[in-house]
Amino acid sequence: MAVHHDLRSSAVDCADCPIRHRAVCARCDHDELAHLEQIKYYRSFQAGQPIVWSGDRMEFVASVVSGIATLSQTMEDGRRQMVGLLLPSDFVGRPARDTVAYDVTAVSDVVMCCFRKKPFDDLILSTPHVGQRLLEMTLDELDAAREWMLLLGRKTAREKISSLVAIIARRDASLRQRSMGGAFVFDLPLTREEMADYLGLTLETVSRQMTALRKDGLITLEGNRTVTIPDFDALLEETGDDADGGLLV
Amino acid sequence: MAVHHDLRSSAVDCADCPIRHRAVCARCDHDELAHLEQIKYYRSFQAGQPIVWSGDRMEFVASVVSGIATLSQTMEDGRRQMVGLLLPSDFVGRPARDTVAYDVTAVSDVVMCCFRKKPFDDLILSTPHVGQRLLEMTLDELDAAREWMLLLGRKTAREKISSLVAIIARRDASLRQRSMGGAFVFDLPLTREEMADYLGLTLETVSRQMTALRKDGLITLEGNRTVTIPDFDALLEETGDDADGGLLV
DNA sequence: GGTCTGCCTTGATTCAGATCAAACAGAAGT
DNA sequence: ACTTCTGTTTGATCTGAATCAAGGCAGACC
Repeated sequence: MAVHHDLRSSAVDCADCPIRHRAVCARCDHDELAHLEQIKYYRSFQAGQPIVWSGDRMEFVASVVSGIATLSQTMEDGRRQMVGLLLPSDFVGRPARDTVAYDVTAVSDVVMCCFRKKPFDDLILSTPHVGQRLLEMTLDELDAAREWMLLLGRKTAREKISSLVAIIARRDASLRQRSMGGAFVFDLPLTREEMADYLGLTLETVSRQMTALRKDGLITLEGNRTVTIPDFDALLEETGDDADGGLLV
Repeated sequence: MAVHHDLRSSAVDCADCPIRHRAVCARCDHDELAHLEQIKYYRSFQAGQPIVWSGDRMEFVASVVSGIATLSQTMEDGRRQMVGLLLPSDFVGRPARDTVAYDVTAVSDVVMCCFRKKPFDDLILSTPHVGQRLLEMTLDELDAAREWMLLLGRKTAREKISSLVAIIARRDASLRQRSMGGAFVFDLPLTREEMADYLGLTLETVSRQMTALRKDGLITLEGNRTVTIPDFDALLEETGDDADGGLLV
């Protein structure tokens, strides 16, 4: 449908890269970066396209440069659970393993900065900074996954929805570096069904709870995607988290 | 109650350590091991004792040498979710962060091999093998956490219980290096309540589903803890996982 | 204009698992 | 033997979210 813009050739200088300071390369010094620059290449995926399927051989590892992708698992009978949301700077793939355990899907148009498996594995062994940063990022993801386990195992539908909206709002604010003061306005990057897959609910329940939050004045909706949060603390009250509520993602 | 046996002094030579080949030190060469040996110390905890509380400052990182511990999160109103089970060779703590995000509790008597924070952080930076092994272990834990997210979000009570029993059976068999052929006999390390906390269920539901599996001939119970699985494949059918079902933990 | 098509909302009903409530079993203590 | 305690089973009932079933709405396409 849209123009099939091929970014494979549009090389970007790492120094100008929007995720330079957050991605797996964040700690690299000049020489290491030069090495990465040699082996990197870009790929783009259109919204809705699969990036890899669970069980597939994945010949590269990659960082998300722009756009949003999901990690999900599907049972034989079709039940699906999202197990991660990949945002710009997040990393996909595992050193020293060549198959993927999850379906990776582009939710919006996505650009990835890829490294072929073998050179990247060598890099991990030869230069410490990439491995150290990757460890740090993996530990953060593990914390986020465990926070999500609490949500999936113990929270009510209303708490789940409130938590998700709060997390997306918070992240959106941090990406746009705005001060956390007044009303938050942002777009949900996910459909109701994708939200349901993330939260372990059905899309009907998601819809009902969104309506309930709206009726209770905790959020305002313009269209289906645009959300306003008039009072962030009031929303946080609904998440079931204790005051500080250190959700990461 | 029991003898308060203090293991702090009972130094063990790393070469004789039961977790030498699986723990964070698995890849260390002779010199690195000698360094670790200098800074390590043992601590033991009695069954039921807290090891650290969420939010506490943790002045050490550690490997589980023997026994079983749990990681769990608790909401203000008391709802609890286990987010991890720590077995011998598993690692607790995060380099470069001095508070813990979870409650860590000894389920059985536990012996841990501890390293003070600061020296360990230095070690990560100076010797690559520890960091590399830790990355590998953390990626495995992340996979396990995501597998658990599918269980928590989408599986039925019966599937949850079957999955847990199968995982414990499998792990028990692998620790004892027995061939996976005939009937499995093993002890559950967890109470019904702990199982419930792990599975996102109530203890009543756990009890009912255990009874149901017993009545259906999928397991046999002797006392509350000892389980026999006459037909492992039949049990796997109940987990909802596809044939290969690569659960880790 | 009309009609798909994809996404979302809303209503009616059902059901799996939670909750409330007893009773039971084994181990430890007296 | 008897109490106490902790962990477990079992039963009765309730309820939150799933399921089943229409409709609604906005953009794309004819």
